[in-house]
Amino acid sequence: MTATIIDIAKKAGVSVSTVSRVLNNKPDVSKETQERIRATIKDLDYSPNKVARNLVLKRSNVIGFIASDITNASFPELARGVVVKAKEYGYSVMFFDAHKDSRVEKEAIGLLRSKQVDGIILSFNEANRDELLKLRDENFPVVQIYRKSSESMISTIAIDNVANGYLGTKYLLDAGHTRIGHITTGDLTQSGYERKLGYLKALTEANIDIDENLIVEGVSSVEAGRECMERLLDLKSRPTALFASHDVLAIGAYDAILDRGLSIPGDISVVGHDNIEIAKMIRPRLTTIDTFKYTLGQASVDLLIEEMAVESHQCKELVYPGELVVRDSVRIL
Amino acid sequence: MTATIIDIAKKAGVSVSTVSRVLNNKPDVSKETQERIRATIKDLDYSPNKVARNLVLKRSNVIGFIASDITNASFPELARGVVVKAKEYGYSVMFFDAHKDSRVEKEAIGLLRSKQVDGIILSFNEANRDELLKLRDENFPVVQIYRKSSESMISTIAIDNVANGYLGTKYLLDAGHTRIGHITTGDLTQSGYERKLGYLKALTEANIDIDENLIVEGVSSVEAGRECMERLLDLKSRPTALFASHDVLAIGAYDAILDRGLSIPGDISVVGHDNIEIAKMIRPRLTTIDTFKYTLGQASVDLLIEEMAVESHQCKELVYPGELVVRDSVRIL
DNA sequence: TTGTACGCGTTATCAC
DNA sequence: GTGATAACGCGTACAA
Repeated sequence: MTATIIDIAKKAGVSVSTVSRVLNNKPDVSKETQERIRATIKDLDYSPNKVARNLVLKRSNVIGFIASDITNASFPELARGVVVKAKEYGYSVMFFDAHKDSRVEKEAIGLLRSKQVDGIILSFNEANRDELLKLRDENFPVVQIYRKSSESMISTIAIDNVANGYLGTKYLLDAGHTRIGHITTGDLTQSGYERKLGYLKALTEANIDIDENLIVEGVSSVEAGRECMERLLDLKSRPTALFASHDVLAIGAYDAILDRGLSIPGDISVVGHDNIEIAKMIRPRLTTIDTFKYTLGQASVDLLIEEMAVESHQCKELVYPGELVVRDSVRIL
Repeated sequence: MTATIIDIAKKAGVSVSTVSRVLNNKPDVSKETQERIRATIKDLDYSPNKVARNLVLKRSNVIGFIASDITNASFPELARGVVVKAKEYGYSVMFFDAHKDSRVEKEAIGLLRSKQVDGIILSFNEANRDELLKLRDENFPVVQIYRKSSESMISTIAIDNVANGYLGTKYLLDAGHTRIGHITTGDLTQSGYERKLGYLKALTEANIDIDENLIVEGVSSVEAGRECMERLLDLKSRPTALFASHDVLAIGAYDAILDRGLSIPGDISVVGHDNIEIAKMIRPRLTTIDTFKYTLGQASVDLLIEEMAVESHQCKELVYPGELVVRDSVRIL
């Protein structure tokens, strides 16, 4: 049986309200009683029951974080950004992993709400649209990361995928490449679609005809990247460069290229996207686009806190540009 | 204003107790009233306030998970194992990242307890010994992963580091190598120390004299792995093989080896430990020791649940053997 | 400056 | 089968 505020009050010979006052640093309590109370708190190793406090305050100082896939390579950095910033504001973070299952995600939202979290951060995938609308209607603070708020229903932290796609492709173009392949998650994901748009834009701008054969689609995995690259390598006129819409795909492409005895960047140059941890560890080090995941994680909390402060939904949309990280996987022609 | 149990009771024309009964699937409530209540619950989109429930039940169905470093490469798989298994038991997981700071870890423990979590899982590092003792004294359910419970104070899920160190080294020995270097986190970490023990044991068993120059210490990072390997490479008589006590170290070693124009496994064979995701992506694919992180995560929850069921601490210690994953980084002589 | 009493939403005990 | 009502531990008007 851990001590309660009543125990403290009795032991210190005061009322519970007085104890509560010092607990919450309220004024109007004499120095002496204050010290006496503080002492007995230490003495009994008392710590307020947050559950009871939450019940009366109707807030928990907890924010929920639902990752659609906790094994996503971007998760750790993002999560750390969230945790660090949340802590600054005095919030704890409750994580859920939806396993890419939107039904699970819906459950998580319900659970989080019933636990009276003060806000929710959703990340990665396309969410249940109706759930989001419900949240929005109830003015419940939510922000989503890496998701496109189709009709700006809720506040979003996003990255500028089109610009990034353009950036990566343009770099290859500037390096002298004209036959540039693209491995993409395509229409499966919003981000893949947008990055492809950037890729197309760069080529068009450079007056290079789009060759549909150079664009191959797959899910976001090493295996898929490998298969896609193999198809590219099988082309009669194969590309001299590749822009992969995700580092994981680029890594798969590495496999395919190196397995054929080809060299990177000697024969094929590669640019990825995301700058996941592995990017700087593989050989040759992967030139890719950094998306500042740690910063994004922090920003999402800032935005959520803001969202919690205002009365009604704001539907802000912050989009962050990426930055090219030049390493060793591109050959300058 | 979300609906409460009272609203349901009023609307359905019954008492709160009856509503509570159907909410908790208790017997003794007529089919009709049951259905009527269920209907109004649906109608008002009511969901019980878990905070209030926790307050009276003195349990939260939440387990706390404190990672000493959320960016640890083993974290995602471990975390997923924990989340998945916890969910099976009807528990949610609250994550904390201690940033390798034991002071932060202590805070997290306090916070988790004040939030009335039903148990705590600690992972990776050496914990605050006194905090653990306190938890133990209060019979609060805790299990630690990857930590050595020095005096078996609390239940532990561990891996057999000595056996793993032996396993990795023995494999190299069997492949015909006799001059085997070892990069280790050394005495900095319990696990590093133990794996080194396994390394020494294998060599001794094979009647090979221990050459202290072949054992280099560093922190667990790619950079450190690189530096350590460079020292090994600078030796007048350099090793033909390396056992790294962590894949991250092995990856750093790769850098050093390849930068000198040496080949893996042509000139130097490498065996790592942990089988982190990157291990199968780098070239050559790293032969390493798998530690079944996902399984360990699940096992830790099983153990915690068990711990919560019994009255007093059990201090069970489950140790899991690792398994060699043969890939392409070792040359058979 | 300090104490009393009520409410937060739920479960559980006891009546009826 | 159903309904009052007392907890659970805390914050906060309001009173003293």
